Parts: sequence; C-alpha cells; structure tokens
Amino acid sequence: MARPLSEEKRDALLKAASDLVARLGTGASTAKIAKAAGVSEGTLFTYFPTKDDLLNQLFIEIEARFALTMLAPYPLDASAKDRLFIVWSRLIEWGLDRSTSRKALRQLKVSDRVTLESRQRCHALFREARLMVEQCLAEHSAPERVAFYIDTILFDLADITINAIAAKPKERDAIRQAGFDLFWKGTAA
Amino acid sequence: MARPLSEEKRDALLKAASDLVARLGTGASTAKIAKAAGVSEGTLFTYFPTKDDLLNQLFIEIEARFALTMLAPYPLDASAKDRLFIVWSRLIEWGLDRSTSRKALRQLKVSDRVTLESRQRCHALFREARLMVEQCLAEHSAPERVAFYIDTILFDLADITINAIAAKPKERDAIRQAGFDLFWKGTAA
Amino acid sequence: MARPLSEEKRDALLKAASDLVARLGTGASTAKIAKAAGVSEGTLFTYFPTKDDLLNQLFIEIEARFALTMLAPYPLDASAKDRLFIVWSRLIEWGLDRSTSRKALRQLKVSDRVTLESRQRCHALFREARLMVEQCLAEHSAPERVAFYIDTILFDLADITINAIAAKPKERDAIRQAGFDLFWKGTAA
Amino acid sequence: MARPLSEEKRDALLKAASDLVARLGTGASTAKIAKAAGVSEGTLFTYFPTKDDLLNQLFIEIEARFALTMLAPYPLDASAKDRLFIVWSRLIEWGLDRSTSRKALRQLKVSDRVTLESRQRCHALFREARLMVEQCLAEHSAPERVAFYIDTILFDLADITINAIAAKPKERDAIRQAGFDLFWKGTAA
DNA sequence: AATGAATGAGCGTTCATTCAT
DNA sequence: GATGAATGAACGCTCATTCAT
Repeated sequence: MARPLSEEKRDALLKAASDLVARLGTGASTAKIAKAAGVSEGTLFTYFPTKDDLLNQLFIEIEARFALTMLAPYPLDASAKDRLFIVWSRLIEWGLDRSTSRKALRQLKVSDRVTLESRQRCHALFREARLMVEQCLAEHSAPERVAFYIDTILFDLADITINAIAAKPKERDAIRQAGFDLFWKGTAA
Repeated sequence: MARPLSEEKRDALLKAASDLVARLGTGASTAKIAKAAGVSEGTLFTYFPTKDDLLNQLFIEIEARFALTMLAPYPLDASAKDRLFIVWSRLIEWGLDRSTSRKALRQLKVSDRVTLESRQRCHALFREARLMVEQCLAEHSAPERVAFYIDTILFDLADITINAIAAKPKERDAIRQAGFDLFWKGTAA
Repeated sequence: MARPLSEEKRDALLKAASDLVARLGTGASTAKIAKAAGVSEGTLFTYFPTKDDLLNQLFIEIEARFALTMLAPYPLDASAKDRLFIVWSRLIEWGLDRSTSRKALRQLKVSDRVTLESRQRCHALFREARLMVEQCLAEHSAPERVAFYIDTILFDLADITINAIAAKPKERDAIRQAGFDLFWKGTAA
Repeated sequence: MARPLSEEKRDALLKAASDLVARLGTGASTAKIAKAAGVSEGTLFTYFPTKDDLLNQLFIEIEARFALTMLAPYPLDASAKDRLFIVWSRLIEWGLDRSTSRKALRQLKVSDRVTLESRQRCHALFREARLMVEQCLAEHSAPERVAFYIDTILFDLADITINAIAAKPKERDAIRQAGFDLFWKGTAA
C-alpha cells in the first residue's frame, strides 16, 4: 500500500454526497459528488467500490452521528417527562441543525438502494437511546404499547414536527412543544 | 375523428408508473413504464408530454383517489370520537389496500420533480375531509393547535401507522387502534 | 375517390415547408410543417408520400415560380446590356421579395435529399431565360465562355449579391449595380 | 496525471465529422461520427461537450486550415495581377484538394447551429489575406467597391468556380482561368 | 379524404465504472 | 493512491410513417 486512504477525502466525499443527495435525490451522479468533494471521478471508487456502497455508507454515517447526539448524558434525577423532553428536544434540534443530513436521510430511507442490512445496523445504534426512552415511559404507558411508541412513533413524529418547524421557523418552540405534548399525552396509559 | 385517446392506455400507463415508481423510485425509466403498460415507448409521450408531467399526474391521480375515499358519507349522529375513528380507519384501510399507491406516493413526495403547484392542488382536495376532522376536534382540542393536528400530524401519523401494520400485518387491528388512541389522547386539550 | 385532393392544402403545406425549412433546415419535422399548414400530421402524407418527396416538390415549386418571374417579356428593342440588366434586376428582386423561398432553396440545394433528377428538371425550366441571356452576351463575350458565364456564374453571382444586400439593405441599389457591373465587365471579351 | 486527451482522437473525430457532415449535412448523428472516428459514443462528448460545439469547432478548424493556406508568402515583386492570381489559385486549389472540407463547410455555413461568434472569429482569420488582396486591387478598382469585391465576391466566386471544376474536372485550368479573368476584369475601375 | 394515436428506431446526452497513466 | 479519459448501456424524447376511426 503506497499511500494510505485519506480520512479527509472520505469525509469530503460523504459530505458532498449528503449535499447532493439531499438536493437531487439518490440519482445524484457520482461525477457531481466527486467534483463537489474536490476529488476526481475515479477516486470516489477507491473509497467506495460502488455507488450503492457510498449510499449505504452515507446512510450509516448520518444515522451514526445522529445516534451519537442522542447518547449525550441525561440528568438522571429529572422526572421521566423532563428526561423524555430532553430526548425529544435533541431529536428536534438535530434535525433543524442538520437539515441537509435530514433531507439526505429522507431520500435514502425511501430508496431501495439502501439495504435491509444497513437499516438494521442503524437500528442497533439507537439501542441506548431507546432504553432511555423505555425507562421514561415505563410508568407512563401501557407496557404492551411501549415498543410501538418507541420504534414506530417517536422518531417519525419528531420528523413530522421538524418538517412543521421548517415550514414555520418562527413558531419553532411552540411547535416543538406541541409535538412533545402530543406524544406525551398520546402515550399515557 | 382519428383514433381517440384511450382512457384504458392512460390508466395502464399510470398504473405501470405507480408500480415502478413504488419499486424503483422516480428514477424508473419511461421505457420500462411503457413496456409494463403494454404500449410502445413513444406512446407514453402522447399521453404525457414529459416524464415530469407523468410523475405529477400520477401524484395528483393517487391523491385524488385517496381524497375520494375520504369523502364517503359519515354517520352524522355518531360521537366526535367515533366519527374521527371512521376517518382514521379509512386512512389506514386505504393505505393498506393501496400499498403500491402509497409507496409510489412516498417516492413522489420526496422528489423535487413533483411541483409545488401539484402539491397545493392536492392539498385542496382534502378540504372536506379536513373540515370533518375539524368538527370532530372542535370540543376536544385546544383551538390554537387544531390546524397543527390536522395539517401536520393526522396524515403523517396515519402513514406511520400503516408502515407499522405493513411490517406486522397480523397485528393490524391492534396497531390501528393504538395509532388512533395516540392521536385522540394526544390531541386532547 | 371520395374527395378530391385540395389544391389549397397542398399549397399550405408547401408554404409551411418553405417557412420551416428556411428557418430550421431540412431537419424541420413533418409534424411541425403539418401544424403550420393547419392540417393534421397524416394529411401531409396524402399529399406527399414521403418527406423526401415533399422536399423535392418544394424545391421544384420554388424554382418553377422563380423561372416564371424570369419569363416576363423583355423589351426587345433595348440594348444587350440594358436587357441583361433587366434580367439581373429580376433575379435580385425575386431574391429580395421572396427571401423565405430563397433561404429554403439554399437549404435544399445543399441537401442530398433533393435528387439529381429534381435538379435537372429545374435546370430545364430556365432554358428560356438562359437563351435570352445568351443573346445578350453574344456580341459581348468570348463564345467559348458564354456557357460558363450563364450556367455557372450568373445565378450564383446574383445570389451572392442578394446576400450582400440582405446584409446592408440600405445600399440595395448600389450593390445591385455593383454586382451587375462586375458581371458585365467581367464577361467582356 | 491520468490519460491525457489524445490529439489523435480529437482529430479523428473532427475528420469523421467533416466526412459525414459533407455527405449527410449537419444532421449526421453523433453516433455515426463516433463510430467513424473509431471511438465510443461517449468519448465524443469528452472532446466536445455538445454536438453544436463539435460543429462549431469543425467550422473553425476548417476555416483556420484554409486561412493558413492563404497565408503562405507571396512574391512581393510580382505585379498586382500576378499576385492576385496566386491568391485565386490557392483558393481554387484548396477547394479542390479539400473537397470534403469544402462540402462540410457549405453545410455548416447554411446551418444556424454555427453561431455568429464562430463566423466572426473565422472572418478575422482572413484579415491578412484580405489585406493582400486589397493591395492588389488598390490601383485597379474603384476604391468604394474594393470592400464589396473582397468581402462578398472573391471567396464566393472562387467557390462557384470550384463547383464548376468539380463538375468538369478535365477543364480545370481553363475554368480556373475563366473565373479569374471574370474577377479581374469585373473589378477594374 | 382527413385525422391524430400508435409505433419503434434513432437522436443527443449522461452515467457508473474501469483502467492507462 | 490519484487521476480523468474511455466505455457502451441507458436515458428522456422526437421522428417519419402507418392505420384505425
């Protein structure tokens, strides 16, 4: 191995892919992505053997960063509701701060180029966050519905809420609160 | 005179487009769509001047059929909650019955090839359904949040619920109920 | 034969073809030509079996009208030079009056879709005009060069002159005269 | 680094384009041109971003080579007429030697795909030749007509003459002389 | 005769990927 | 490892022509 793969270039490629997939969908061409990353068309393929691979890596990378955000320590002494509100707020903030990532993710989620395996791997990344939420809901919700609330509702409801905020940025805090209230009340036993 | 445009072919094209867009995304090629519809590649373009046009018509067509489903008469003497449950059930049933349409819609919604105008036109189609829901929530929810519940939450929450059912078809009724309960409780004042 | 072919439609098609070929070259589509003529795409083919046929008829038609213009009677008592100047002026005037026809002709002349046979047929149409010019040059030019002057030079030099006038319409008369002088002096023995 | 653009391939593409445009007009397909050049269809577009670009480059290239031919040194001590005859002969010889280029040029000149800018750029290439001719005509022609003779007549008259020779190759020298005589006598004051 | 929908080959161009440099 | 020229299949779309109406 003459030269090691450059982490810098890999990141630039993923960043460029994120931007372009967000804007153009998964049809964004590898040539454009390479150009936006400041590397040559061929180089893209030394970092990612195929475009599908790039897309899957991108998906995983974004989800991983997202999961990391959710992992920051939580005040253990706060009430379940307060702790859940912190989770909720982090979900919302991440989506608003990383709007490009979120848009890219939205495209990737509906694409059949992102494999089931990638999706499952990412699911696992949120285990800790999920456990946290589980604790919050333990005394609040009907036990048989907790899984549904967490796996199905929580993230997507946050997504919907982010969309609503994106449409009316001035009402940011009100919408965030309205979304949370809906979830909290809706999940009560 | 001449041969009239065939409603049948137009429908076949939209049906084929729906299938392929659901499976492959908006990148599905016009050639494949034409072939699946049993017409020649050129014929597609006598029915839809451009691919974008086809995609937009498809979007509108699906939404229109969906809106029609929602328009069926409601038992006016039932309670607000019961009537809302009927709305909710129709949303869910439609999504489950028309899973291809729903998947196509999901692709179309994230594509920038579907114009704002098309989206707005479709939004209008649901006015009646929205009014119906508004009445149901009138005495149940905080007035300032009703718009948020209807425009932002309701349809997307139904979508999430459908996804959940699609993943676990055996729990169909339980999940449908769980989704509704979440919405109803969540929207209480 | 249920209905006779309509002269009117044939003319409208040729007129439309002339316009469009002048503007777009022989690549102008039959659909556009039919539309511009106010008839349907199919009708074009009942008047002209193929596009090549239409193009050849158009070529012949324009040349024929042109030849007709040249056939108007000449004052037989005028001098050779004066009579030739009349010929020359008619060439120039025709080109300026019928600039669309001339542009179409220019495209047709360089196209291999206009057959040798069409070209030869048109050549024959100008026999009379050519004879006229021959008489004018009889005592003015070297006999062995007269054919060259008429068949090769005269029409093309007129064409060049028309181009020059088209570029500077204000100098119309001066350029017309300059072109004629060049021909007259140039063809002197 | 990478593989450098090959001058050879570019030339082969222009050569192939020249051949096919000469034969089929500007409608000659890029696929045929690429095949004739011995490269793949895609390769054409790494050398010329669009077909229009190829056509314009071809136009400029042919004109440039032509201009170069005209630039060869002239015997300054020869008479004006003799020097002009050299110019004339070079025009004729070029056209006869490069009959494919000439035919391609003829197609390109009537095509609206060759831009005004390309035409103007090429016009400039002949400045030197034009100056040369200007000197030859200085004491021979009416000053106010010199521009007309050079810009409008000379090249096109040569073109006509070449056509005549192409039709009767055996009379090559006689026709060349006849054309020159016409020009020389015709441009006398 | 007139219409225009139907056809499929062909168009100019883009694409993911390979490989000579 | 990095580059970008090379590739040919595929793309969205147009075309001359045919033929059901």
